[in-house]
Amino acid sequence: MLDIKFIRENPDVVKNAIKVKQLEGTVDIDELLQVDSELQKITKELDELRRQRNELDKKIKFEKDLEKKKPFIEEASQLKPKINETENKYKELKEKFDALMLWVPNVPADDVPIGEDESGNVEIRVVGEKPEFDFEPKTHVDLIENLKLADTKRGTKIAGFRGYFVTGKGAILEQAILRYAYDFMVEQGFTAMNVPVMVKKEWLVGTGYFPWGQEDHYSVEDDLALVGTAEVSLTSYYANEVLKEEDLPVKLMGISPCFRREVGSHGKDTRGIFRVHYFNKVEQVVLLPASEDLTREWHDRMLGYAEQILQNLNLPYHVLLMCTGDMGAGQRKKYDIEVWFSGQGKYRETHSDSYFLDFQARRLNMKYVDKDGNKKYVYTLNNTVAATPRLLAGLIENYQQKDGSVVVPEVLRKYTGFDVIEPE
RNA sequence: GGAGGGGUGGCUGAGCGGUUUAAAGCGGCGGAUUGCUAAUCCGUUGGGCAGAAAUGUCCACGCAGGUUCGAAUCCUGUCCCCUCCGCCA
Repeated sequence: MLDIKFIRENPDVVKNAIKVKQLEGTVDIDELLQVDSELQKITKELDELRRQRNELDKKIKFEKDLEKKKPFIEEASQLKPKINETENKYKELKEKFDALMLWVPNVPADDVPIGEDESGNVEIRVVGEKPEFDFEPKTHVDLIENLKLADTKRGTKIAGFRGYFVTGKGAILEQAILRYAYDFMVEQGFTAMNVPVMVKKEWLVGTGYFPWGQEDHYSVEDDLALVGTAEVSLTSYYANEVLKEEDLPVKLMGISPCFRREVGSHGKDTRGIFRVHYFNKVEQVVLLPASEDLTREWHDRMLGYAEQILQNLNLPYHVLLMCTGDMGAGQRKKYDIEVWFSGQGKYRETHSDSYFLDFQARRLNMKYVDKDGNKKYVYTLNNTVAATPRLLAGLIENYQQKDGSVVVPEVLRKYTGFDVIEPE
């Protein structure tokens, strides 16, 4: 959520953000400002009526003579329907205003490239050597079948479209990746959190997934929804609370299953375990004091953690600076990391690193008291640490051998207990 | 699922229809004093709106309704927390 004062003073900036983020038609800023000015007007009227009532209340309270009291009570009674009527108008406008505000996106940072879709993203770094093969490398779809690392056929039987089991050594390798990422972040001083995956919808609104991404989430009984990422639970952890500046930065790291309906990607990546409805992810979330400079430092640092893990796994990747059309409504700036998938012969998205300034904190009512005693909204950031089975898929495509086996990366061996996965 | 108790500011906690300001304390911030620290004293410390400011005004006691001229206080609903009982991985 943006500050309404900012929107009033910079309507063109916000309108432009809506345009470059490809969100035209979702919210009309002129309509919002119209409702806002009506709301301001009615608020003043209501204040004035209440002031009159309060004044009469005092007269009633201090007038001991019952007869002299009567006309005041009479006057206050006449004021009542007026106040009720104005209150109803106010409520109606306030609801309208709040609903519109939820649809106003964040403004992209100045260094975010303008673009309509993923073609506008800018490659800013290429890291690692792509493995060379003296044979035709297989995709993970074939590898998981040959080595029995996953079973999508029975997965679909049990869980429907995009269903899968990760099996045998594949399952162990998947857990090894997650555990390695988990331990890595603990070493960086992050607090480990195993988080709720079924949450109240207000936190999906608070983190900015709703209303835009409502269709991509699963709703469950009792007005709860399944999270698409641990970010939702982690970022909401301190919602409606006031932290102290010395508590910042808050560095949280959580693991959770993630649920995504993938409504916008019908027919994409339908084979294998690349794009699925449920996956596991280790996520990092940081809460900072209100400084964009500091935020940008941390944004890069969090990207660095993810890169370090990929480098330790010896996986080649590149980093993209996402353009306006390919970033979320709430995000101010975003990097994606795409890992090289040797079998597919292309880079595929595995990580997403974003910052929001106070956009999420306003929705979550999450503040801190600064050194001068002022209350401010915290600034929030999040990034993937490792997501499987997608990263597992990339890993086996890069670590496959001519004889059909897959070698386990050095750093994972203490978790797997085996060095290589061979065909039976 | 059953029976009780309770949600008040950054925190603790009083108030239980109107004593015009939500007491008091702690913590924070500003100042005074001070070799330094500590202590002490004074001020300040929820959110809007108007104003350069002084100030004025409205709102706010989990949330939403209701009763009333007037609600933190009474009533209804709802969410959450605590204690006990039952069930349970």
